[in-house]
Amino acid sequence: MRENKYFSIYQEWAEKIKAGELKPGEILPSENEMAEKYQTSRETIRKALNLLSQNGFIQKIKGKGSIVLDINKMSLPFSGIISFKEVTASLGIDVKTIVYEFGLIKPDLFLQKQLQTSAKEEIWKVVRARKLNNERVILDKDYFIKKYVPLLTKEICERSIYEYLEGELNLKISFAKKEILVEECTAEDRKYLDLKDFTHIVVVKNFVYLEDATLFQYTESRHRLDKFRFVDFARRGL
Amino acid sequence: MRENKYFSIYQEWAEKIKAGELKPGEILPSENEMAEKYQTSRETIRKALNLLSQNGFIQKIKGKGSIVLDINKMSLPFSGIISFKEVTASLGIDVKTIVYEFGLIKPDLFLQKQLQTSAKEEIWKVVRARKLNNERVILDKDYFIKKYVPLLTKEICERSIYEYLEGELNLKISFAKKEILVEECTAEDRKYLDLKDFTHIVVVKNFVYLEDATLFQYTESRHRLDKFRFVDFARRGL
DNA sequence: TAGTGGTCTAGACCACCGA
DNA sequence: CGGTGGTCTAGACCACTAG
Repeated sequence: MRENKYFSIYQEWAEKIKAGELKPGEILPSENEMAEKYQTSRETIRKALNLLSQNGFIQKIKGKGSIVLDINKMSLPFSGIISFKEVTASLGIDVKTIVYEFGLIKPDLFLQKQLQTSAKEEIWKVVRARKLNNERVILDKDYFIKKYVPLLTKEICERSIYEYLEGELNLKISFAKKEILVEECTAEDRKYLDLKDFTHIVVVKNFVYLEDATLFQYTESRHRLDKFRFVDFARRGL
Repeated sequence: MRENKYFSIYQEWAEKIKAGELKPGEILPSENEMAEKYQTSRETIRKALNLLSQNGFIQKIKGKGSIVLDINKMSLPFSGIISFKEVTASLGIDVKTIVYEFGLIKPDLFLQKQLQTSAKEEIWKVVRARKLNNERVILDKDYFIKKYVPLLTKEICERSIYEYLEGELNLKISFAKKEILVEECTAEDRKYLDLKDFTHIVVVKNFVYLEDATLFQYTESRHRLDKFRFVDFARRGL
């Protein structure tokens, strides 16, 4: 995929740690050794190791070395911007997706604010429920600005929209802002989800930006209380 | 504080952006210009700019430059490991802390698992409620391993434990794993919080590690549903 | 003291963007 | 085309850890 030297070194060691070839507590070869081994400079090795550190694979300790962390305890840094399909696939869960709404709309005032766009802009609206173990527990409401996503079909929505955007449309997602809070259930929630007698619902609002810092998607992911879980790995300072 | 060249350059520009001296959409001086201005190498400038990028202040675009993002829309990357006091102080909210429990305990099985420690280990237990606008809406249950925190007093708990740990004890917090989920309210929640008729509560579990990757604290922060909000800024890929 | 990671330098070549 | 950021190099000095 990306063929940077430092990135492939990062991947190689990330794989080794994930596969358990290196146990938690073990120390990696020193930066000088690795620079020698890969026939590269130490700064390049350091970029790879910094990635491992940022993603919770290792801890670098001055004067000692880089020690492997317990990624099971870290529970994978799945905090980032990953799509629903990526999460469930990596956990091996069987999921069904039901598309309830699909089409082009003009944004109302709320959407104009969220997407920072005008009333004339055309927007794709997609409403989907996610079924785990035969229960509809997550409601995803996606809004894409048509300017950046010219074509979308119901079939794509039933699979993974992100695979399509990044794979076929070659859109480059750059960063996202997430906001998590709890709201009272709406009539729509009750209509499209198997809510039992829960009165509230966890809402994850997601603003997704492209490489040139333009906002192109707003998503509301509404999770039944008992099925919500969010994990975050963070380094202090920087 | 830290007197790295790249870190102080990072701080300088972060301040400028926070203060609004640079408006969203403006572009920063090029890396070469800055290297010239600060009489340093371009790699050092790049380290500073990468920090700005990772923390949501700017977006770097190949061939164009570094453009300022709207940090209000980003809502500050307060996703990291910050203490309650830091958050509220930065938002200018008035908060009172009530200490309900304070003392040394031996860990039960649950705590032994969470803190990865033996039954003989001594643990500081602190239970505090946070009062916003005269309502107790957050219950913080902190557990510190005494080995790393020899002394703790009720007075410190009423202020900020983290100020004490980092300032006076000079403990270096390195990283943390956060887990967010929703549970049913317990009798303890009802006893120490003004819960109204909420049946569930947002639980933030926090595992905090020191520089040498040893776990030294486990915290459960229990938020009343209507008062919970979590913001996260994440870059895709890396 | 020898080895480690942390910072920094002064170059280099490349892919990308705008005029 | 010139300027931008992205990658990479081969050094250097430092602070820290361990034996």
